[in-house]
Amino acid sequence: MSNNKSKTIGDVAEAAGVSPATVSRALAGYGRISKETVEHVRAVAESIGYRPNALAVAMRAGKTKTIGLVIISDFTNAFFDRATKSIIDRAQELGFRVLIQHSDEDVSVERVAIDTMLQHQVDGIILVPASTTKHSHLTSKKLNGKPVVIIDRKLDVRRYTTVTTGDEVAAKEAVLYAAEKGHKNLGFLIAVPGITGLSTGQPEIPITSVQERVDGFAQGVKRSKATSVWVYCEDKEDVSESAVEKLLDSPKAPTVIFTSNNDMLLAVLKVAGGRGLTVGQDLSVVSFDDSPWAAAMVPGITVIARPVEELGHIAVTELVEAIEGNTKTKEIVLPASLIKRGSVANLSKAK
Amino acid sequence: MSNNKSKTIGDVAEAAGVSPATVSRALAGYGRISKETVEHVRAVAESIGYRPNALAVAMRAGKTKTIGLVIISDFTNAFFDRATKSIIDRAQELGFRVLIQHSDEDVSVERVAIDTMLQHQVDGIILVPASTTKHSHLTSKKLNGKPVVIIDRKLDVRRYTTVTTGDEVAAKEAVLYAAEKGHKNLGFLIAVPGITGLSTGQPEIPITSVQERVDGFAQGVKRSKATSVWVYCEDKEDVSESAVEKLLDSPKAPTVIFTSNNDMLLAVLKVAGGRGLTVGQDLSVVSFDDSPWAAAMVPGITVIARPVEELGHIAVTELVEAIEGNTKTKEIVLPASLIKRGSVANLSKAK
DNA sequence: TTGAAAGCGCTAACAC
DNA sequence: GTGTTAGCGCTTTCAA
Repeated sequence: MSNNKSKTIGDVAEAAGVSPATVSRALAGYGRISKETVEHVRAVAESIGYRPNALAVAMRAGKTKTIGLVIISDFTNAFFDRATKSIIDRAQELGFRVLIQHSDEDVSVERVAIDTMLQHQVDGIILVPASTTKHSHLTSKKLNGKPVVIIDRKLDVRRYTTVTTGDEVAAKEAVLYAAEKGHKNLGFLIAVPGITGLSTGQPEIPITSVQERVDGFAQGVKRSKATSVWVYCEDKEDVSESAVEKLLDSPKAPTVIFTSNNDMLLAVLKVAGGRGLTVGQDLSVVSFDDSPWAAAMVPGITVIARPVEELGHIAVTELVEAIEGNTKTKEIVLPASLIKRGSVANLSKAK
Repeated sequence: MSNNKSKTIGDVAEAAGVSPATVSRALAGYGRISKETVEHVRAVAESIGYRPNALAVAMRAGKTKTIGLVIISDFTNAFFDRATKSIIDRAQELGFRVLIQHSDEDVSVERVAIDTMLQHQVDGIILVPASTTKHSHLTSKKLNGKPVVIIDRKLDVRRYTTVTTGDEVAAKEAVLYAAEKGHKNLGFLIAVPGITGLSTGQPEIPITSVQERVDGFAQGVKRSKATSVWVYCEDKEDVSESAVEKLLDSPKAPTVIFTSNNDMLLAVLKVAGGRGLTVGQDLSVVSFDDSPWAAAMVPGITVIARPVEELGHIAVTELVEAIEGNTKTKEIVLPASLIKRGSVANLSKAK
């Protein structure tokens, strides 16, 4: 029972004894209108519980003050949950809402996700692209002229504003750090979106951030003259665990494993634990992306930390500028940094 | 350059040489309309890149196929990220989108969050309420008759459909389990929303789930005849860490610490690590809520796992039923269960 | 200072 | 089988 329908501006007008136009003016506070009318209308609106219909406002205005976020993974991921949060926070500061869709690393899902956002008339889009090369759905025309900001990965064209992190140098630095500590056999566990199972030969890598990590690792290996074992695998619990087994069972078993993300790190931890290997002693590990638990573990996990919050913040700022008419595109690269904790054993004879 | 504006049904009509109504019928596939017309219109729509304006559709229809999710915390939290994900997934299955707002455990923020959702014409709301008692903004009238489903916690009235977990019995079970393993001094670390700093006396607890955990722990203590130390604290890194210090430094230092959530668990891990205490040997720990990292650690953390995905799934299902007219409210309680891993040492003499 | 009316894009009742 | 028209709630000319 009780009043079931939402109040419209017409209801307020009627209750206040004025016209809808006057109500609109009073509430928005523009145009020539007397102080008393404004106060009266506002009081009436308040008392009957009027709430503007955002749909109608947006339709009339032709903009929704909403940005769409198309992200590849869910909040389960230690990187994307922080990114999502920082994007929401910054958007709110600038008066925007955020619509979220997950693409699951699949370009066709990405396509429909973007389509959905556009149907909902978002003013602009922040995208973690599923593919470096497939971006035919990102033309200005297909986007109805709505701006996009690409984050985390680059495309093979320099047409969009892009915010990424410098993973290549950081990956190299991490390898060199381990080499300095006396590690001569290095293992690499790389999660590659889109592949099934695992492989030791390098597969097609559809996204630049992973490619950068691989390149950086490789540079580090080259420079350090260590031997290395590489396993590329699907980001799935059972697959990544057998990938770790493979790494550990290889002829030149690595003393340190570098993982390309937190899921892979978890796999290493689990398998190492299962084999009775103590991290930071029997087996060392370095992972991309920091997280509260990686810091709290004993020993703490040495990680390559990326400035996720800053990345999200900048992405929103740039997008909103573009929404407001700025057409210059930028390529922004934020530095990643090695956080040394206790998960890399010191193997050097030199005490 | 290029075509900047989104196409309307009018554009399609013009290009196809028919009326807007015909286009609408052709696209929606209803009413009397010839096959050729349908095909022709669809082809034209496709070719000019027509995309329906979801705003206009929603306005016309009076419903948005959107549900609002007002959650207290962000995705950083191991419980709420999984809940959010499962809600999004289930909503999608049922043809609904999800709008997310965070209330930060603050009723006044919750109020405006709900207001925003209603302005955006959500069809219903899933709410993790910030307070057990303050729900004057949840009357059917204030909600324009839109249904709500409450999750994770209960209110002090039985007016809404509620989906919670049976934390009390699970908490008790956990304590008894530790007691069986020979623990005689038990520590409890409880995060309480809304308080600042920490206290050893029980403060006002604004939410039922935490109260249930406290009650369950207390019952376990009573039954086991062990001594216990309790610290209630703010959910903040530095505060929770000093809470752990306090626990560890208390006269009857606990051999096991029970934590009310993952943040508290992290604090225990960190402080224990700092003191050189090995979890599962020198110090035992049991926490509420499971997570991938709690499982992967060595030793694995014994946790009270709640069926988060199921909870989210059910919440959406119930809400959608309510949206579709079902007015019966239910109180659903899902069982939580103890997952025994290696973080509780066996202190019994009996080998 | 205020009101009437048009129109944002869409659908559905009603004509033809 | 298809077109005309009205109207969802709002803002904003244009008139008064």
